[in-house]
Amino acid sequence: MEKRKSVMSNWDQKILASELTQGKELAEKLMNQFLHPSSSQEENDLLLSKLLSTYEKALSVLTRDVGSEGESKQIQVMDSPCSFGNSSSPLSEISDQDCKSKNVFKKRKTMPKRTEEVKVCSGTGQDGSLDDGYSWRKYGQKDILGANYPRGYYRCTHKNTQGCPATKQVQKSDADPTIFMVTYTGEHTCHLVPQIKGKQNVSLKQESGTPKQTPERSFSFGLRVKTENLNTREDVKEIFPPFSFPSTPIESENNVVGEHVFAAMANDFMGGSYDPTFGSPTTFESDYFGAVSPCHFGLVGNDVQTSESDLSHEMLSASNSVANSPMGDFGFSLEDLDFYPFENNPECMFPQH
DNA sequence: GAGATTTGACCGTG
DNA sequence: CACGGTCAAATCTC
Repeated sequence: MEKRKSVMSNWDQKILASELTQGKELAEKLMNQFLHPSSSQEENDLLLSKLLSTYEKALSVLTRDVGSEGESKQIQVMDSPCSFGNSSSPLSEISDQDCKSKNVFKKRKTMPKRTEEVKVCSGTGQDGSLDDGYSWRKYGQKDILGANYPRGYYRCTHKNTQGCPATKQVQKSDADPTIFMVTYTGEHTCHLVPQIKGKQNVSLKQESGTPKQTPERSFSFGLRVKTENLNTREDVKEIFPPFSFPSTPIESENNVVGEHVFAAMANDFMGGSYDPTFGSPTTFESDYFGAVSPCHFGLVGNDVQTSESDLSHEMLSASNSVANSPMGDFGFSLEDLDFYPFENNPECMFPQH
């Protein structure tokens, strides 16, 4: 574990250096354009967009590193009996109520959150298909101070029927409008996910070059998880039912490392970003959130996780969908699925800016 | 008509 | 008091 953590940190450093270098080059190009204008405004905008993107990546790597220690500590604090880990259980109404009575005003503080940066590209005919297998209902929208775009508030459709506490906030990134910050709060306790099309995002591995590959499916690759107020491994145990789950990273840490290493390699090699995190719930149902198509992901941050905690929770995020989806009950084998969507759709990895 | 979305109001937190 | 998050009535869509 320590070894892996160390490896990941090296990758982060590499990524950081790479992004900063890239940013510097872009800035120089931009400066050149101002001094000796030879390109169109559109190209300048493109440069600017790329520049912002690289800084955003670098910052995300930095902030993750800086916060990793403190975050771990915070996790322990958060992991009180009132934390999500318990309340997520359908059988934990009592403790949940206790939580509410003891912690009524701390709900916002104690609710576990995880943020995903979702990169999408438009104009591919896949618009509006960003479904994640969960049913979300929008309950609010707010203009956020300092943000160019409003934030949408969603809760699980089954909140009323099953008391599912899962909510999410979706906000378009200021720096890159094709990136959506999706913050999940709470986890799904609902036992049914009736949306068939949602199952594609449940998979930890994805189809490659098969007719089964759907636009929605490809979207799941677009999820990047930056876990906040992480759950613990106990949560993982709790969330993961004991059904057979043969080839997921959960059972093979080598796979996980492999995926992360691959992600970093992909980042380095392609100068873009790849993230092995799949299957986290994300849905864009309304207004501009639904006007984008699933395609790409993780451009903002080369989110190679740096700690065991991060890893486990990244996987938790990816696997929650499985655990909470009927697919688990169906005994659906994830072995049937491949991923590496860019094999099919390389442009999704490199969206035009 | 049921369910989803919109949007202004309300409330808690810092 | 400002801001973010949620509520709930009004409205929309199927």
